[in-house]
Amino acid sequence: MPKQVDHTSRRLHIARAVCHLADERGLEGVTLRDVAAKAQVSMGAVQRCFRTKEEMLVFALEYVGELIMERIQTRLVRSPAQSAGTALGHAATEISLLRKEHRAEARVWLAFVAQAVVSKALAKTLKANYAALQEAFTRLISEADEDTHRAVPLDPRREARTLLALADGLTTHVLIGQLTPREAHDVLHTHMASLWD
Amino acid sequence: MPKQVDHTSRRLHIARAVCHLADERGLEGVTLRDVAAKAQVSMGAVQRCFRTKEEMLVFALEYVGELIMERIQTRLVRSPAQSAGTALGHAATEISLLRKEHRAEARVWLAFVAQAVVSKALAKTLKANYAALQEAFTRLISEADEDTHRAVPLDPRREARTLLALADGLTTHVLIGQLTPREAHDVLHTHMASLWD
DNA sequence: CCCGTACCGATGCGCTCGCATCAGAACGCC
DNA sequence: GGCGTTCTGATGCGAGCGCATCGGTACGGG
Repeated sequence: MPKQVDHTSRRLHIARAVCHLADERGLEGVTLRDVAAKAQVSMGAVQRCFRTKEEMLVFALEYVGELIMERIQTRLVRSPAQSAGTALGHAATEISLLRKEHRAEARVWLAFVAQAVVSKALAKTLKANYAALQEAFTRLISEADEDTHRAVPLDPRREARTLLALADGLTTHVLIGQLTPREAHDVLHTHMASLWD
Repeated sequence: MPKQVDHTSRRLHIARAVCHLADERGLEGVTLRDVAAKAQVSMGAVQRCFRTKEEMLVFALEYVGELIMERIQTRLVRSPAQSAGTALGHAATEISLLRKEHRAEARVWLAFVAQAVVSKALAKTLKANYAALQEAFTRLISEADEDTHRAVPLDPRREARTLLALADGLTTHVLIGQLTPREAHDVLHTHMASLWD
């Protein structure tokens, strides 16, 4: 066996470069040459890792998706000390990106969402991520609602959809500068409070 | 004076072609040549109407923005027979595009939103539209809340932000197929009900 | 009637894109 | 240590892009 290269780590390395570029100039501004330059590898290396540009983009989307999902799932793990509702609030807040160090990921995410509308390959990955997120939210809301004994219980699925859509919409509005992160947080907090407090 | 041409109507005609293409293939797939072909005019005509491609895109965004805003504003006009809350519900539903004949506009809108994150010219127009919408929502919510005498009145601005973000998020989720229009409507209806019914 | 001006459509230019190609370097195995 | 396989980076290619240009055309005023 001759020279061997760790393709997996290189693909990740390139995916990160893709995200940096997508953040700076949008998805349209991502070219193979620029990706190679940003990742400090030759164009040939990029081409060997991904047969086509779209394959590269899909991989990058999956990468960013995993990053974000992981971050949210961390918040969703209900620590003994906190209620399910609190965990949900944290998770939703995480989505609405109060922290600016995660703003870049969200910009990339938004770019991919827009692209997914016209690209089947991207749409598939995107939907899978959203479905998983909705599932997790549904479970936690159901859990939180059992703690609260109320006359008419919530419909967990519907509330999960609401929360997810709201968080997503807030994210978008923060990204384009229509809302400040603080305002988004305020909206989210009030919404959560209307459910349980 | 020699031959004269109605530039305004031609610009609108071209803007419609831009929207059709953006709907079909995304914003990236919009080229001057294709726009000219779709609009059934020569490339030269397009170039005379718009000095650069970006100028054309900005104009198209404004056009689509006006279309959508007009449609929503129509719903927001409170007819004597209906409560302010009902009007709001209709308007929000309109945003969440139950009707598939307006799906195309929303796709174009989403494409522009994603692009606006990296383009200042687009962002300016976009924010102006959102601000106007939020203003209208705020006013109507305030109105609706005065009708309902409750102990703790709502914060109209915050509720407007909530409603707008929720409607926007739902729109996105419908567009990528994560939700059906029916589910989106259900979510929106329940949210409105939690405010006033 | 005809001249000047504003429109028209076609073509060309320079550039960048994604992708293919290829000679040479690097490395594990016999 | 030679060999074969795998990796490497540079270069080429055809296509498509935005934009500039230009001769021809149609039309209104003098």
